[in-house]
Amino acid sequence: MLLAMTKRRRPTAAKMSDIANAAGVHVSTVSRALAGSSLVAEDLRERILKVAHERNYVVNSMARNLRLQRTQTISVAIPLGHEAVQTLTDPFFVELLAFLADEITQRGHSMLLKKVLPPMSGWLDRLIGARQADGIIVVGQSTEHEALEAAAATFKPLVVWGGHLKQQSYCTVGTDNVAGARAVVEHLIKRGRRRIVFLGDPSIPEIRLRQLGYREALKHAPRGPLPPRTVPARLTMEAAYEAMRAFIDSKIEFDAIVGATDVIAVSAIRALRAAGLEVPKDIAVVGYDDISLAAHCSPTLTTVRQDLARGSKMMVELLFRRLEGMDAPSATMPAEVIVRESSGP
Amino acid sequence: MLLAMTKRRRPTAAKMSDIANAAGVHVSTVSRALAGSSLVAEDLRERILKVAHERNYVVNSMARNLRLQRTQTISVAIPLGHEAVQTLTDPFFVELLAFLADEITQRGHSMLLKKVLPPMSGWLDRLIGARQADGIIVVGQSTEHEALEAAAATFKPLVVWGGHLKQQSYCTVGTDNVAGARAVVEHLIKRGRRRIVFLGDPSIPEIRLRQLGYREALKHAPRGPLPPRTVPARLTMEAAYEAMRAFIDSKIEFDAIVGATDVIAVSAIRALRAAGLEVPKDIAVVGYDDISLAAHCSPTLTTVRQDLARGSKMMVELLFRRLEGMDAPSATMPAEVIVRESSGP
DNA sequence: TTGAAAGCGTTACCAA
DNA sequence: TTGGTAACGCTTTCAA
Repeated sequence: MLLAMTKRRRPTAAKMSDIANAAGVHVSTVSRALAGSSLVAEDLRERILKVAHERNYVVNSMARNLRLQRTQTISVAIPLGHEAVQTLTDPFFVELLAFLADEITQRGHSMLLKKVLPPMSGWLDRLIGARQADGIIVVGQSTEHEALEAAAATFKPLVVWGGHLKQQSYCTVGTDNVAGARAVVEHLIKRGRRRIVFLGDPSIPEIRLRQLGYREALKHAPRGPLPPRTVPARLTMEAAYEAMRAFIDSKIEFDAIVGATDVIAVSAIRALRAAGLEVPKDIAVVGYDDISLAAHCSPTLTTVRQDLARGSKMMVELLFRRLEGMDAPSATMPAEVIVRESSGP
Repeated sequence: MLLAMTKRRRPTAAKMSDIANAAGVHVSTVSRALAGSSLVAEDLRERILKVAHERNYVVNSMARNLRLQRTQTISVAIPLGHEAVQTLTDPFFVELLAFLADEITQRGHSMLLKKVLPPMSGWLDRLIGARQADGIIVVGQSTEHEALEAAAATFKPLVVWGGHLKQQSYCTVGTDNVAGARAVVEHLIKRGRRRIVFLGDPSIPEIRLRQLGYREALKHAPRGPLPPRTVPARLTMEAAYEAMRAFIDSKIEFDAIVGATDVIAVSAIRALRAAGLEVPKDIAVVGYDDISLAAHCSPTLTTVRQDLARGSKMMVELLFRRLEGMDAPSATMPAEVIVRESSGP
C-alpha cells in the first residue's frame, strides 16, 4: 500500500513476443523480420514491421546484448588520480571528449563516460570485467601507466590518449610531446629569453615528455646551454595559480614560463599580472594544447597545437581495428607551434 | 581459416558458475555471497569472495541488467537539431556535461553520452525504448520541445536542461532566462546605450526567453522605450562571426550587442574589432552563460552567470527522485549579472 | 519459409 | 543456510 504510493510502475514496454502475438507469428519470425533477414517473406515482413511500428516497438538492448555478447558501446575512461580537485575541468580533455562522442556515434556505438577517482586500485580490471562496453578508450595516462600496462597484456580493445613511453605495450595516440615542447622553447630562446622555467607536474607521463623537450631545447641553445628549472604545479587553474604565486614570492629570477598545459599557462599569466608583472614584456609565457581559450585570452597565448579532431578519429579507428582482432600500433602525431602575443615580439 | 586470422577471441572471462565450481557451491550461493546477503554463512562468504578475487571475477552487467531490469545507467542526450555544424562545440554544454558526469558517477551510475543529429524523428522514443538507461537527461531543448512534451506523458524519469515554457509538462532545470537577460540589458541601458541589438536564434526556447527579457528591458527603459532589433545567429563561433559581420555591413546604427550566449558574444567582439570598431568604446557587448572563457577573453566579458554545479546537481537529484516514482517539478534558478570590461565604464 | 527450443549469465523464489 | 530452477527478452540453430 505504501509501496504503491511511492513506487509507481512505468507502463510496461512492448516486447518482441507481444509483436509476434499481434502479428500472429512466432517471435523468431519477428526477430528475423526486424533484422532484415532474407528468409522471411516480403509481405509478411512488411506486416510485422507495421505492427512493430504502430506499437512503437524498440528492441530491448539488455536482452540483445546478453544474447549477442556485445554491447555496441565504447567506454571512455578519464583517470583523475593526479588531480587535486576531483572534477573534470581541463578544457582540453573536455574538447577531446566531444570529438570522441562524434566519432563513436558515427560508427553506431554509444559512448559510456567514466570518471575514475582515487582510490584507483583495480578500476581497469573492473571496467573490463563488467563487460558494459566492447572496447575502452582511456583519456590521459594520469598515474596509471602500470595499470594500463598490465591490462593490455590480456585485453586488446584498449586505446589510450597520452604520451608514448619506451617499453610500453599498450596502444597510445598523442602528439609528439618532446618535439612540440622543444620547438616552443626554442622559439622562446630565439626571442631572447634566457631564464626559462617549466611549470607542471612531471609525474604525469605526457608532462614528463614535455619537460624532456624543454630540457633538450635549453641544453642545445645556440649560445650555450641554459639552466633548467621545474616548478611543480598540478593541472587545475587554482593549483597552477598558487604555484606561480609561490614561485614569484621566492624571488628567483626568470624571464619566461613554459606552462605544461594551456590551463597552467593562463593561470600563470593571471598570477604574474596580479604580482605587477607584464606579459610578455617582463615575462613571456607559452602553453601547450591550443584550447579555444588560447586564441581569446589576453594576451593571446603562444602554444603548441594538438589536433584533436584528428587525434580522436585516430583513436576510434585504432580501437575498432582492435575490436576486429587486428593489430593496431601506437600513433604519434606532429605538434605545431602557434605563435601569438604572449611570447613577445 | 581466414576468419581465424582476422578474428581473434579474447580470453573468455570467468563467470559466476566458474566461481561456484571452484568454491564447491551452487551459483545461487555465490550470487548471494557477492551481494552481501546475510543468508550466507560468514566463513563461506569469505571463502567465496576470496575465490572470486583470485580469478579477478566481475559480475557480468549485461546478464545482471537483464535480470534486474535496470541498467544503473543514465543517458545524457544532446539534441543538435539547431546547429549548423553538427559537432558539440559550445563550451557551456561541455562544462555542463562534466558536472553531470560528476553527479551521476557519485550516485553509482554510469553516464551514456548521446549526440542526436538530424533527422531527429523518433529519437527520444527509440532512446526510451531501447532501455539502455534507467533515466534520461536532455541537455538543451534545441528544436525538440514537441518530442519532449510527447514523451513526458508516458516516461517519467526524464529531466531537461533548458527554458521553462508555459504549458509544458516535462521537467526542466535552468536559470531564469527572462530575468537574467532583462537584468543585463538594464545594465547596458544604465551605461548609456540606446541602440541595443540582440544577436541569437530565437527559435530555440532558451534563446527565445532571453530575447523576451531583452525586449522587456527595452520597453521599460527609464527614459522611454527603446527600439528592439534581433539579428538571427546560430550558436557556433563561425556562424555568429558571420552574422555580426553581415550586420555591420548593413550600416544600421547600434551601440551595443546582447549575445544570446557567450560564444556568440565573443565571436561578435572578434567581428567588431575586425571591422575597426572598439569594444567597449564604440560598441558594448554582453553575453550569457559565464563560460570560463568570459573571464579570460579580451576585453573580459560582462555576462549572465548560470550556476552549472548547482544546475547539474539539481537535474540529477530530480531525475533520481523520479526514478523512485516520486513527482519532481521543474526548477528555475536565479541568474546573476557579472559585470566585466566589455560593457564599458 | 516458418516454428520450436536452447542458451546468453544473472537473480530470486521455493524447497529442503 | 544452501541448492535447484525459472525467468529476464532476445537470437540462432535445428526441424519441419
